[in-house]
Amino acid sequence: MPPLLRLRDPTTLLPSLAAASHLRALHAHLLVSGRLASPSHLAAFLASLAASNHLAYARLVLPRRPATLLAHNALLRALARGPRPGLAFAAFRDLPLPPDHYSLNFLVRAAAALAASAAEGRPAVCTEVNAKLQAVSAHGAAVRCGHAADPHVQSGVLSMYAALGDVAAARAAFAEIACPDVVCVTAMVAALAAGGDVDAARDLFDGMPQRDHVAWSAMIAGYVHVGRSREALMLFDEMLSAGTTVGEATLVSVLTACAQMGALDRGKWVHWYAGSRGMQMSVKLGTALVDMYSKCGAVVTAMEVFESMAERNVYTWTSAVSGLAMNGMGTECLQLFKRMESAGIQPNGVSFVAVLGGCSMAGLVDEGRACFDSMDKYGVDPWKEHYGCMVDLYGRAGRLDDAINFINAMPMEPHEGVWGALLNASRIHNRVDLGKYALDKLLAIESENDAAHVLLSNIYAESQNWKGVCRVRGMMKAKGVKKVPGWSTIEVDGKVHEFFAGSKSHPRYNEIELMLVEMNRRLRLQGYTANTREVLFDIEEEEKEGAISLHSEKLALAFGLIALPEDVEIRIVKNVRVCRDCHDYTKLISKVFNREIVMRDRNRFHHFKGGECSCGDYW
DNA sequence: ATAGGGTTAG
Repeated sequence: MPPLLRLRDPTTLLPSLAAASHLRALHAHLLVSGRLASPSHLAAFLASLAASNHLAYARLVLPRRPATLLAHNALLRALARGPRPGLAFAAFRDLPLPPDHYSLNFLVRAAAALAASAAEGRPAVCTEVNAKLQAVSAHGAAVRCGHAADPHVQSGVLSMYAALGDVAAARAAFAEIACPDVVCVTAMVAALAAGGDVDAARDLFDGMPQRDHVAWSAMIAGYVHVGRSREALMLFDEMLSAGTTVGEATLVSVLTACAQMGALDRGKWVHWYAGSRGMQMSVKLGTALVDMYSKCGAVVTAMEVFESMAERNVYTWTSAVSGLAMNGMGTECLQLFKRMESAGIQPNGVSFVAVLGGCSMAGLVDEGRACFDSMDKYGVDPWKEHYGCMVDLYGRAGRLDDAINFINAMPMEPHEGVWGALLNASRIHNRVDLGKYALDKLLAIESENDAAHVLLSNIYAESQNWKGVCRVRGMMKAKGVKKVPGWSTIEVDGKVHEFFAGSKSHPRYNEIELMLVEMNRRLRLQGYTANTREVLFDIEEEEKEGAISLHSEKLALAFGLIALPEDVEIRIVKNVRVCRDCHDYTKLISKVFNREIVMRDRNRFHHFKGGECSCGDYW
């Protein structure tokens, strides 16, 4: 029987341990049975202590046992995975034995976790500067200790630099690897994609001698990361053809791609596929589904998935809150947010962005203000985005004085989002004076903001100030400000069709043109006339390349009427905001053709039915 | 006897 560990009653040392009676019981059991002398049992015990946040207790136990790397590595691992990965560095420095490749691996993982914290904007855990220092330090330690050639350490170093966003460092580290295995190449593919160079990632991926499902998944995620969702879905099709196993991570990325594109049919197929493969509904998969359904305008289904989930975290709740907000269901959004609070989920900065957006859409000014004020209670410091939301909240509701007072009381320099919100509010409420003021401020920060110029042009147009419109056009020309080309997409039979303003390149353009004529004929019978004022002044945030009847959403709408059965809703996704004329036009189409039309624009959804829109003409 | 790459909300 090995000697028992002598300890004072741990509860007197660590009051917090009193709550964890099972740990004390476990400790006692290990002591009495003598198993604490077994390195593997000790390691497991240390790991469970560290994982349950009883670090001080772990530190107390560890030095009293014979030093083994196994035990110390267990602690390192637990620290690296824990809430404060920085602690692994101190533990590494204090190792009583020379570190092995396991120790280095855990150290590198700790540095990667710090980088992730910094990237997620949690400076309390780690600042960006510190993350860089720690990364270099961990990499240096690996080299110094002679473990830099270990494949596990190598892949860790690559993902660490990827998490830091330092592609150059990742490239340099990758170049040092004589024979990178599939794991290291995949880590490099991910690092390149995370750094924005997806094409380089694709080249590396194409050159891989063998690819497993993780490699495919990394490449698909890379496309999604930079918003190239069409290519992500094409690659997923290739992956299916190649017969590679499809895991949950792949489906999550594919769902994100569907969400970006508004590809509801593809998203539904993924949902079905996951079920047919007997995959359990994990938090991540469920959250991705909620997000996908929301962003495809199928908010009812999104909520059904949400309600059916066995486990939900802050991502899940925030995704649902945000989904209700973007679908214009402000009251429900606020209710769900309150449910989240009651469920004991701590809202974070993103959650507040979501609920403030919902309040703003629904004109719930006082409720939104109360949410903003409650941030303090949750220890969430307002970001510039939250200030932007508040200005939008007051501004949309017509409380422009409150918006301005709010800006003046900001503890930081107002950023472009704040002025943009004020500018938009000025447009909604026809306040040319205020709009000019906001634009001046905005352009002082961002002189080539295309949306800002277009907004000001809209303000002038809506107050019939043609000179002002021409001046803005002149300014844009002089500065070479280019508007983002507008496009609309529509999914038919799982294929996403893309339309640009005035483009005639669709294979079925002849039919589309005939349908446009028919649409215009039937709308004229209803008394509709195109808003020529707005045509003239190009209120649309997209290049005016043809008559107003050729704005991209009208092309998509015409194609939808041709290609989709009558009982199917027409869903259109736009990359910019819908213009007033197209909004009026679509309302009428929904009535005259008796169709439900769902349009997602840059900010929100419009659900058209029977001549009305869910936004109440308020966007 | 400890370890690797890809995955969720703005």
